[in-house]
Amino acid sequence: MTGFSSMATTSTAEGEAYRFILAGIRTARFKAGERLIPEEIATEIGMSRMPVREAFRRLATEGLVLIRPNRGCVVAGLTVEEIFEVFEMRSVLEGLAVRLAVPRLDSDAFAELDRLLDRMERSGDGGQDWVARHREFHEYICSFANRPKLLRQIASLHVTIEPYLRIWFHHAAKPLTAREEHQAIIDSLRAGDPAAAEALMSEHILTTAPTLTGFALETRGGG
Amino acid sequence: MTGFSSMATTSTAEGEAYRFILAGIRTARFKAGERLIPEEIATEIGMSRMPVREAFRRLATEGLVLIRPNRGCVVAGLTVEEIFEVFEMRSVLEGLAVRLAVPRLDSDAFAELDRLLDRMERSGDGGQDWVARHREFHEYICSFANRPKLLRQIASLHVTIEPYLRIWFHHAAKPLTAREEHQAIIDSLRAGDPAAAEALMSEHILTTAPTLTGFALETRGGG
DNA sequence: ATTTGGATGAGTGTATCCACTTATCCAATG
DNA sequence: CATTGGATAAGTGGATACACTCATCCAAAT
Repeated sequence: MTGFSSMATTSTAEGEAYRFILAGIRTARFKAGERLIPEEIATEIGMSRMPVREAFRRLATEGLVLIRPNRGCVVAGLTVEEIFEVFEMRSVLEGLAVRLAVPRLDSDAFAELDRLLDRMERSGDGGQDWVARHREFHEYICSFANRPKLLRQIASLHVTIEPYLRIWFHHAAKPLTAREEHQAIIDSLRAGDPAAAEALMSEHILTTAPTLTGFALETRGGG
Repeated sequence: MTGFSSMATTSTAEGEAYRFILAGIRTARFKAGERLIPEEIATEIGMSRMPVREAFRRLATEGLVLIRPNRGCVVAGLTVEEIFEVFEMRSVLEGLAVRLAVPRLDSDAFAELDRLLDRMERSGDGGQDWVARHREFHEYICSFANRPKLLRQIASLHVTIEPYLRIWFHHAAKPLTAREEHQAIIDSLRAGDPAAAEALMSEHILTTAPTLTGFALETRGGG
């Protein structure tokens, strides 16, 4: 069963399990508070419990699931306070990333940013992947900071709140101020002042938080 | 071997392995680039290699070790750029923590801070645990921010650079400007201006970075 | 002497097995 | 009828077993 050298699967079963569960959490197939049973997941993706368990550990370290000894693994729901906390952390980390990115942005980058902004806006009308586009937009900017650990941390924080963004976006309307806020960020990047761009990005993220947490409060999204 | 209900050991073997390896990395018993062999560690702390492997996963997620498929687990040495990056991240995250902490600090807290500063200074003369004291000082301040995820992230970053701080402190002299910088931070906290305290802490951490990375460059500490 | 190819052994990844813990449910009891 | 206690099932943590990969080393060939 294990010896198919021709298989082009991912290098390890653990990695496969990790990505599978991660995707499930991000798309809210696995909802906050839901218990993840190793055996079920293992059989679904055709492996034993062990690599799944190891994937759990990775997810737990990233704060995406909670493992209590002898009580299994549950998807980590965030309280309203925790959602806010994640936004605070993103606020300073993405602020830092933007500050570092500013001197490295070239005209190609700005062209791509305009494109991403458009795509985000268009997806908002028809498709439901505004969240993914929005994420792309932020990540593209941050990628210019050229700081791998910083990027990974930002991405990890984003995954954490992505399910809540999706719920929000699904129930409420698309954030109408988003377009202009993001345009303002692009303008600020073009202006080339790192401190100003950092401040603007920080503020942008922080001001998004109350809207989302307020909505989460209404719909009892917290854990 | 497993059924001793009276044993007050840590709840899981994985947790025990994790703490064991973590301590080893922090104290540089396990040095950067060194390969960690599950079987060896497992027998040393009296368990099988599986919980050790799981501990590896956790450490890898935190960036403390590197796991390459079929090539084992090595302690993650940081390049000079990466050390700098970690300081940058600490700079903004601890800045945030301080900003949030300021309104929550009371006179008891300041008394404790004075004590911690003294202890840090005293340990600098005789013992070699200035690094641990320094860490306590920073963590105590940050703890008042009341942000669990933020604290964990800061702690995780600190562990990453702790071995380098130890090498630095061992080879070079104790940072002489440290005392006054930390006193300035305490003063700033007493003044009660969150923004000012944030800026000062940010700057304190950022200015420490070049000293350490410069030293690391000399002694070829990078991986 | 240097290079190459294969044997050998160490180490890794996963599956399976076992002991133990926790949860569930039902019956007996107050 | 509510409560409690125990049987039973479900699930978790850890150990072991096994197949495979990678590194090392030595011998043969150039």
